[in-house]
Amino acid sequence: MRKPLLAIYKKLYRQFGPQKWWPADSPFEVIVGAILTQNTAWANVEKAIKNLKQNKLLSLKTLSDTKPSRIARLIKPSGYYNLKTGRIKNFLDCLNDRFEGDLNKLLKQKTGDLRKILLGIKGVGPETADSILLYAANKPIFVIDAYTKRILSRHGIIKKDSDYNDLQYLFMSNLPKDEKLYNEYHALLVRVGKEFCKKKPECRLCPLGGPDGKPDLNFC
DNA sequence: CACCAGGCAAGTA
DNA sequence: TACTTGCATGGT
Repeated sequence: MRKPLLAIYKKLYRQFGPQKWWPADSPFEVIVGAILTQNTAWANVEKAIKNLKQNKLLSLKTLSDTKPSRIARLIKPSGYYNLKTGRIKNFLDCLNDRFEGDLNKLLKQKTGDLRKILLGIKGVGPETADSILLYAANKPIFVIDAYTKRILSRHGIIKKDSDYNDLQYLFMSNLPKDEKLYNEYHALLVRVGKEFCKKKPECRLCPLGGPDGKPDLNFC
């Protein structure tokens, strides 16, 4: 199984090149973006991020001192704005109360410890926690999302009822433990998912798809 | 008009 | 454990 996953990666990288993830200016922005993008199109998240930036609120100190109602108004374009305001506040509370408001102190925790801390924040689930681990803390953790599951399922690589942990274990036990590889691979899967695997189950245009629907690694 | 997007938590049986 | 529902805007 090591070879197929690496072969798929190489194929995608050859076709699409580096994706430059995560699109953010700072680890703090990665974390806020990770919460805002929950079940939400990235284009809408960008509007919310821009609003926060224009109001100088994309920092721990300024955002901590901002009333929830104002945050909610500014992040409105990203949807679920009341919910997400609370989730961002939950993260800020954790950082301020347990890590003296020092983001580096939080991000330098051991990978396993950090994952548990993040999952303990209400509103931070496995994908959000792992996105923060990989793209803000640069830890070698593979991020699983709906596209990853859909693509692998349609190509017959996994069973439909595989859960988050099954998928993460599949990638991490069959690929070298390389933060740069995990970073690029997840970004490429999202790219392919957005571009080819939206509706049609056949996925005929997907660059991974051979005539039988399974990955055609000799294609291209 | 309907459907979907880089999820998560709470409620029900 | 295994479903179901609420959360909400903006693009196609």
